[in-house]
Amino acid sequence: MRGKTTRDHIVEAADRLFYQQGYEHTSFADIAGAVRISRGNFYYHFNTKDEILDAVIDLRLSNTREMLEQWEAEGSDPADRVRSFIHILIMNRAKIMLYGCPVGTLCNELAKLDHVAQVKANEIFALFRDWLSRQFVLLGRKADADALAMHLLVRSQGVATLANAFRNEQFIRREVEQMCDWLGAHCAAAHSAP
Amino acid sequence: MRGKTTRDHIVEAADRLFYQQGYEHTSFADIAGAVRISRGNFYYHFNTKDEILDAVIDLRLSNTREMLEQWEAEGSDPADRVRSFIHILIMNRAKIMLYGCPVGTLCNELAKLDHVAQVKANEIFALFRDWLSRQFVLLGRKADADALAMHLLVRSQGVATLANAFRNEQFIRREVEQMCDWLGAHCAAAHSAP
DNA sequence: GGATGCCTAGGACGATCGTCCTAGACCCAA
DNA sequence: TTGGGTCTAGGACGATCGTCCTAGGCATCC
Repeated sequence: MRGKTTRDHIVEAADRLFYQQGYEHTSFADIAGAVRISRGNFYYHFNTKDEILDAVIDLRLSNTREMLEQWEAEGSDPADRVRSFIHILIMNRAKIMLYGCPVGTLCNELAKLDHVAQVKANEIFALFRDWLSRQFVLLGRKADADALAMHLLVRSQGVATLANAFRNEQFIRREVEQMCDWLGAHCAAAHSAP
Repeated sequence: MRGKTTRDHIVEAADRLFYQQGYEHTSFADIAGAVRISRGNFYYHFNTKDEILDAVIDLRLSNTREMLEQWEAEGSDPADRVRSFIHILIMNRAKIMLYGCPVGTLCNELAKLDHVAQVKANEIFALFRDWLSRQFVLLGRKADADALAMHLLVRSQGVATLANAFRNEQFIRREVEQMCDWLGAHCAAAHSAP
C-alpha cells in the first residue's frame, strides 16, 4: 500500500471499476470517491477520461506481461504453461461469473464506442495470442501454432461470456477439463499430469 | 415498411442502435433521431429507457424463436440444423467483426450495469441452449446433450469476441470449419455434406 | 358542431456528466 | 523568511442525460 503514489491508486481504482461497471458507466466521481480524493485533485493527475483509460490499459498490459513471464520462468514445460493459462478461468471464476472477462468485455465495449483506445486494448489479446503461439511452437506445432493459440483464446473467451450469463461454476470446470484434454490430444509432449 | 406502427419503428431502431453502440451509450435523442420523431412523441410510447430495453429483448426473443422454428421446419436432419446455427457466424460476419455478438455483448453490458433486464436477456442464450440440446438428443447424445449445446455456444461466443477484436474473416471461417468437424466427430448421424 | 380519445411536437425540469479554474496547504531550497 | 513547485480541495461551466408536462392536430362518434 505504501510507496504507491496517488496516481497509482487512481489507476488501480479505475481498473477495478472499469472491470466491474464498464468504462462508460464509471464516472470521475466514482473513481474519486473510491480513492477518497476530490475531483479537482483528480484532474491534476488526469486531464481527460481517455487518459485514465490509457493508463488502465497500460497497467493491464504490464500485469499481463509480468504474469506470462513468470509462467515462463517457473515452469520448463510449455504444456504446463498453457495449462496455467487455461486455469485462469478457474482461478478467477468468481469475478468472471460476476463481470465476465476483463479483456473481452473491455474490447467489446470500446468497439461499440468506436473508441481510439480500442487498438491498444486489443494488444492485451495479442499478448496472450503471441505467448500461447510461442508455447505451441515449443510443443512442436510450429505450422499451426497461431491457429491453436487463437483456438484456445476462443474457448476461454466463450467460457467467460457464458459463465457470466449462466453463473454456473460446474460448467466452467467441465469446459476447462475439456480444454486440457484438447491440449493433450493435440500436443504429443503434453501428457504430464495437471 | 407499411403496416408497422410508430412503436415498431422505435423498437427496431433501438434494437439496431443498442447493438451498434451499446445500451447505455444510446440516448433517447439517438433513437428519436433515427425514427425521425420528437422526443415528446417518444415518451408517449415508452415511459422509461428500461421499457424500450424490455421491448427490444422481446423482439430479439421473438426473432430468435422464429429463426429456430424455421430451421426445424425446413430441414429434417438435426445435424444440418446445428450446422445452420454454426454458420450464423459466417452469415453475420461483417456485423460481428464490427459490433460482436448481439446476445453476448448485451448480456455482458447488462451484467456490468447490474440491470434487472439481465435475466430476460439471458433467456435468449437459453433459447439457443435448449434448441441445440434438443438437436443433440435427436442425434443420439441424450446423456450429454446439454453439455454439447453449451460447448457449441462457448465456441461461437468466443469466435464472435475475437473476430470483433482482430477483425479477421479467415479466422472465422477456420473456426467454423473446425466446429463442423467437431460436430461430425461427436455425432455419428452427422456425416452428411455441409 | 361539439366532445372524446389517440397521437405528435416541443420545450422545461433537475440531475449528472466531463472539464476546467482558482485558492490554499505543504515542502524544500535559497 | 521568502519564493517556487508539487499536490489537494471545492466549486463553476456548458452540455447532455432521462424524465415529464402541456398544447395542438386529427380522426371518430354523439
